[in-house]
Amino acid sequence: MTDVIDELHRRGLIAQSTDEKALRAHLAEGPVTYYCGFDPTAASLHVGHLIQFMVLRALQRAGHQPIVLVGGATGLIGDPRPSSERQLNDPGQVARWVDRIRQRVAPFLDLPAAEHGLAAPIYVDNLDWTAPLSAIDFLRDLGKHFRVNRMLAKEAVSARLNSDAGISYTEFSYQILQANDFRELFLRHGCTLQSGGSDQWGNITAGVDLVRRTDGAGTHALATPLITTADGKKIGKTEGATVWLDPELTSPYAFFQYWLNIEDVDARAWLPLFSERPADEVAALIAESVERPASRAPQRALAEELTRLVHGVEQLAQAEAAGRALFGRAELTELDPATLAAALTEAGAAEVSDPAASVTTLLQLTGLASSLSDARRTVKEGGAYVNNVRVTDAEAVPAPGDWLPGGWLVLRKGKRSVAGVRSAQAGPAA
RNA sequence: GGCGGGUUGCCCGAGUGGCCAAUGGGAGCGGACUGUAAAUCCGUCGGCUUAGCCUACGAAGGUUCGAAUCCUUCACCCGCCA
Repeated sequence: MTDVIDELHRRGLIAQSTDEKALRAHLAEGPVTYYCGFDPTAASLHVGHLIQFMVLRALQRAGHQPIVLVGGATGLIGDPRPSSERQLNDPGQVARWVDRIRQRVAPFLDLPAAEHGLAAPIYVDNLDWTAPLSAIDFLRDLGKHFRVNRMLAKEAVSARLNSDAGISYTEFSYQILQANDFRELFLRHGCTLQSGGSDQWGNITAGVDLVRRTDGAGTHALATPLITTADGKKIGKTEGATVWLDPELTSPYAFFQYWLNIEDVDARAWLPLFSERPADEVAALIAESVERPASRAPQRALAEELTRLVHGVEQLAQAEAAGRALFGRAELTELDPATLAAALTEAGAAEVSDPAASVTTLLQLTGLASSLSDARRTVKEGGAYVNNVRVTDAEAVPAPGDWLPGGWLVLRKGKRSVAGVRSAQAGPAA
């Protein structure tokens, strides 16, 4: 069995760590309890958070005990972003996000626990120990251990001090809360390792320092690199839209398509990070991509593996079938109605009751076009298709014969954006 | 507190009374080429009941036949001086 630190290195998942020799020795001694925290700053985590789960899973596979923290308290404060002060979120909202995120996060570690007898994750919310903390406790018990000059030196803070935005006392204090999380988990669960993004490194080491000062114990930390595309954009952003892990915010189909469409350089760079295949398989897929880029082997591997991981095998099968149905060369009329219906539902569908609705209206209704003007423009530019046949008249109304079995119409804008239209007259969807 | 400069469409940024829904660049979108790529080229890029109309150039008023452009007040930002 290979060393988990070796695996993490091989996959490029470690950007920095505390004393690595000591960490290796610690991990070799026996099961280690480790944690990673996620702040509820939105209703869902996104693709950028996936890398943390890759680390959590690797450690769990190596026999260690994971703790997943969802930051009900830290989410109310907000860690300092480099650019500007955060807007505080409503406490009720944050609480709802905590629940929603926790539910979505569960399968990453619970499934391996159930299927392979690995340690089941412990879920915690830092609100449990942070909310009862009084201002006096905070200042006497925690504040005394923090030197302001060291706090100021943290990159997240100094960046803000040098910016026009400045920094509020609220965000300045964030590192104390996160440091205290590590200490609480150390005391409650014997947690001795924290992992997170390298942008959290200052907060993570603050925790290591705090545990050493208060309890004299040595703990460890790992940080993942910041993942960007070759042209410097953050992972998981497509034309401003975020790729979420929650199926209600990003459908499994859209999620699958995101990975399938990433650029070759990024796919090759990201495959080791996100794939849990053996090293030689990963290398083979990358080699294939170099020889035959059109195979898009790494893209396919990522799309399959990650859709299965995040949404499950059934959703993966549907997303794949949808892609094949909508982008394949098969005649739509030859498609099995159930497959067609599933594909279009995945891609996004709208129901229409007006049989005389024009193509323009339908484009807008399905969201393929942002407005009627946009829809007309699309038709004028030759980018609108009904059942893969280009439409040239913006006011054209689909003929009765265009409706496919099950009352479906396949609407497409450009090459990649497909949506279904379902006639209300066809009755309830199968 | 005083003086000066600024606030334009998703972003950057021209525009100092009609030819401005507003030059140019970027992003986005569509087409060609392709691998449901990239690069490149072409087109497009506020909305609507689309040969017309409506809403828009920080906000509110005003001058004018007509204002993003002139005047007044307000808000915010940036310099310089106290």
